[in-house]
Amino acid sequence: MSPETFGAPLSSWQTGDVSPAAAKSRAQQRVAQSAAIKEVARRLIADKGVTNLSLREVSRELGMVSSALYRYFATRDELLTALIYDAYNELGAAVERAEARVARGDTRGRWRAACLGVRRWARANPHEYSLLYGTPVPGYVAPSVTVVAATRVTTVLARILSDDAAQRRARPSRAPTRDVRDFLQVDALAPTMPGVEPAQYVRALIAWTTVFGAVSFELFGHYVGTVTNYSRMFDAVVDELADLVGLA
Amino acid sequence: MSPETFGAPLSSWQTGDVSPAAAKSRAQQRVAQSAAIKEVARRLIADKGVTNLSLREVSRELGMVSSALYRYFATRDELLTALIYDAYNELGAAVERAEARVARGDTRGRWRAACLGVRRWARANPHEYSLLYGTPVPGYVAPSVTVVAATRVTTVLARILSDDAAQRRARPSRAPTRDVRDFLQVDALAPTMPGVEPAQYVRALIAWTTVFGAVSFELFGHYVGTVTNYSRMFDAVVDELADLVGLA
DNA sequence: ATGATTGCAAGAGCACTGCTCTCTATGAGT
DNA sequence: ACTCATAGAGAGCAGTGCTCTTGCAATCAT
Repeated sequence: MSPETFGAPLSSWQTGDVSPAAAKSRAQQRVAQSAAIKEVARRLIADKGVTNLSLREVSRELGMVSSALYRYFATRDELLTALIYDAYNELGAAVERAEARVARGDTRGRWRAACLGVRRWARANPHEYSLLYGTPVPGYVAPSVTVVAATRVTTVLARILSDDAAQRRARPSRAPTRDVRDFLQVDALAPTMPGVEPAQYVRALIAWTTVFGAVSFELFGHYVGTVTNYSRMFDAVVDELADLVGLA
Repeated sequence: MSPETFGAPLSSWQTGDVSPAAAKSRAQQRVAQSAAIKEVARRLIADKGVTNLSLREVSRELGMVSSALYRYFATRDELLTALIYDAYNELGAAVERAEARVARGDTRGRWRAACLGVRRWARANPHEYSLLYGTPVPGYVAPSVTVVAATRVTTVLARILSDDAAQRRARPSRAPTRDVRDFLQVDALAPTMPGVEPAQYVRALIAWTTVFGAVSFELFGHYVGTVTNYSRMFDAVVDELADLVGLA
């Protein structure tokens, strides 16, 4: 029961209340309740990890009974999918913001900022990062909607490479030893980084993979005994990767 | 009940039986039962993933009651830890075997074989790979015993770099721009790859990270829409990494 | 050989989970 | 004002990890 039960009811503009008890249209209530559920679930995941997320606990915190939750999310996986979608967008937004702060001409600085943005977000939200880049939930096939949300980070990285290529017109690239068309979706990749030669795609792929690989290794404890200062180590890796892809 | 219940009992050397029903000492029975439990658990994980592993199902398959299982593994996590330990050793052994098949002088071939060994094992045992390199179970701190098992693969990779460095005595390495002593456990690393200059460690780290990063990305679905032929892509990546670390 | 001790498994039970079903108020649309 | 869809309540099912007690059987010491 909310406090409004006693005395004169307050309307939402007075209380700043966003709870579904405030007067709202049915549709508004529904999205508000959905958001409240996701918010609580998010916090619980942040606290105790995905595997320990229980719908019953979420419902308890919201003061409702567990069965009522199924009006909003048909299954636990559906709730998780919604959270994954949100998390991808949050990570993407964080990286975009970090990268946007650097002068356009400084492609290496932008690369550094974007990579650091990934790591920063991951360290701030380790369990949500795991949700995205850890073991996928069994039987889970990413709905296409989450797939496009997932591309926000790679889009940023691709644009940096593209801008860098545009800056210095003639790139003295090594001769391609393999035709990447044999194993990469060149038609899909090319539009995202115009100006970058397909011969460079493998290195770009390595850079992308290494950024997330390093963050995962750090978070999942695989660097224990090897690395003493993760921040400096990551900086060094990111710089070396910038060299690899040939950033200015 | 095993077949030996009827007719003349056969001893284990005749049947090749490893079931605890065969006549054995108490200690032998215990390890046999432990092994049986792990074997069933392994199969169930391979089938349905870690999160769907249930101790009760394991006990059911073994024809015993669930509480009996706790004589062997005090908790679910303890069973998982045992499985993780075994998996690390299996992966390590597989990589060692693959790498050993290549002539010692062919360091690039050995590198390729080792990396392919990782990917091959991961694809053959995706759920166990996830157990090792996916999201760690929450609250799980790797017991030191699993840590050393985990180093088997990196030991192989380090030795390849070391042997390569020994072959061509004077390496024309670029000047180190950073002192890796600031962020790497150089004292622990150096003995594992004698002859390799610390300035090369960052690249070695990238190579190691990328190999597992690429395998994880492939298995966890992050390359969907980007890569069309995973085997060829992995080959290209491995080759590029060999270039990066300067293999012959 | 006999008696004490120890180890293994069974069974019942607790607190929890995801999820389904039926039922009842209450708000929305006619 | 009367329908009617909807959000939530409540009970319940099948499953989970784990604990505790009880009985039996193999081992050990005498």
